[in-house]
Amino acid sequence: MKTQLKKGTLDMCVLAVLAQSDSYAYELVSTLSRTMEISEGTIYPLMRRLQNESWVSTYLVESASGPSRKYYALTEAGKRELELMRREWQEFVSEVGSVLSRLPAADKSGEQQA
Amino acid sequence: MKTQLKKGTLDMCVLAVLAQSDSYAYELVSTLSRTMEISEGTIYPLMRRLQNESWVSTYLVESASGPSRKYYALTEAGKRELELMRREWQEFVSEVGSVLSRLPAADKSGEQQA
DNA sequence: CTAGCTATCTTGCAATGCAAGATAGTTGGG
DNA sequence: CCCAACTATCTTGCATTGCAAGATAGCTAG
Repeated sequence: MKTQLKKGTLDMCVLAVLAQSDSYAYELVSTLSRTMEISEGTIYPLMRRLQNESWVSTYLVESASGPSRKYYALTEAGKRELELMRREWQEFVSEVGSVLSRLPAADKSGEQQA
Repeated sequence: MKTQLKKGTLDMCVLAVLAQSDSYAYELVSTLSRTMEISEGTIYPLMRRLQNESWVSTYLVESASGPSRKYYALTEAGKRELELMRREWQEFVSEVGSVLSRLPAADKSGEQQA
């Protein structure tokens, strides 16, 4: 349903989680799932993109409970990008909010502006 | 740049503008352009979608300064949808905010999880 | 008649989220 | 031993949507 809303924000969300601590794709999904919906089919292509942009680096860690985990770590460029995305996101939310705020529509008697 | 962020919000923005007063596509673009970026290639397919969903109805009005304008008016279903979208948007913004807010990375002392 | 503004619409492309499924290692039950 | 279930990776193909570019058309001014 809200699929479209997520477009462009998931990168930022993943970077934000990685800003706290390194993680691997499978764990990222379960971490983010505590707050928002995200599925595995989404995360792997996404992580590849982040890596292509050099916003994350990777290293393998063996696991005793399954296959090796590919950990992702935020790079310096990734930190800068995260801050940029945050700014853009807040700006965008504010823009949308300002469009929405003109919808009170409750009462048009005292309206100003076109 | 922020193209992806707009996905799914433009419908809502258009409905919000129409909640104030009827308008036509060309005018909607210029109205919304005061606040956010949107282009004509976006608006026409979008308006068709809104119409297919029966969230707007249309009527033609001749213009002395060019071709006839196709005005769009919010339907009752459209008003309900707008409120729904608003709720979902606010919920989503809050979710993203809560993921972002954990990025201070300040302190991991109280962490649990595997 | 050409240029430019209003106004409509279409085509084709890029980006991205996701369902579905393939592949593997590990563990526990029958 | 074998099978199910959980961890963990990744790929394929599809749907949605925003946008650049361009086509069409009415009107006005030079």
